[in-house]
Amino acid sequence: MVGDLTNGPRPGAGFAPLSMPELPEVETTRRGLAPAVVGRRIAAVSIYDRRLRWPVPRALERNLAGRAIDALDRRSKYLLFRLGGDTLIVHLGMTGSLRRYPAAPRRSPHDHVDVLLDDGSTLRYHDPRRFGAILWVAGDAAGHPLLASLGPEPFDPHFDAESLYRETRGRRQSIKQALMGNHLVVGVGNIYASESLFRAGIRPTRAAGRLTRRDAAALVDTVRSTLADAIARGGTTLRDYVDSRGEPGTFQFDCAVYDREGLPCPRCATAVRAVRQGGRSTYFCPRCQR
DNA sequence: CTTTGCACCTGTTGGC
DNA sequence: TGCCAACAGGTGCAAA
Repeated sequence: MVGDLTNGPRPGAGFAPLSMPELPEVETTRRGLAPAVVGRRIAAVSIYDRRLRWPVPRALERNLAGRAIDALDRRSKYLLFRLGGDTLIVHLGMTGSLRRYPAAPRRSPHDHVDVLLDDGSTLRYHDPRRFGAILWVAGDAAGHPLLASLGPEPFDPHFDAESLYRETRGRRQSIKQALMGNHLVVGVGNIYASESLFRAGIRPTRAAGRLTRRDAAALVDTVRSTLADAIARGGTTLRDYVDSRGEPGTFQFDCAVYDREGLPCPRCATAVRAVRQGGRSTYFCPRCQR
């Protein structure tokens, strides 16, 4: 906070829109954008920086100009803009944001792409770490390599206790890493993996194959309830996440264990512990989670 | 096949 | 105050 007065970004520019999205943040962005963009036509595209996980396609402007946006869908953490039968895929990576402005705002560092719509509004893609992606797919993107091998959506009936139990048999990988693998279920990133496992009373380090049927059933429920609660709160803002209007989420205030090492478990008051799994921080209550 | 670790990047933070 | 290592919400990919 104090730092804002000394080395904060240019005064007046205020907040630099960064974001690090798990599914709730992507869904919040989708819900914020959809009413304003669906039915609109793309008037122009400006590309300022093609460097993302993969280079922004050279043909993007030619592909998009004049096209109408028929729908804005989400698959896992990918946003899917439907244009006729074709698809624009947008992934926000760790620090990407997609914001809508009524009129084109001033450029700032790390702005990559502007999409000008026929009502004069601008969609701006901004991504400092450049882990995100913007891809063009001729046709429905369901068969695209990035989407083809994804597991079920968390709210899809196909994600259920029986299949989770079956899919984890024989797996030695920790349940936390398995949950984040986008194969058992999609959209559960580092924050919500810890939170879902806390709610289910399962220790993150337990081998996935050691889940009982009861555990699997509990985990399906808590993955859903955790994600639903986070969506209802507009996502989690730990540092900089903002939605399509620049508003932060508030789920961080509901986190039971994430980023709370040493603080009391909200259920039993035992100190929350932190460990590292696959290079990522994991948080859990050593008493409530076995 | 499963699992692990690295790689891609910039920006912020905390410890010395 | 300054410097530097560690870390940050994702995930594709090579290698074991």
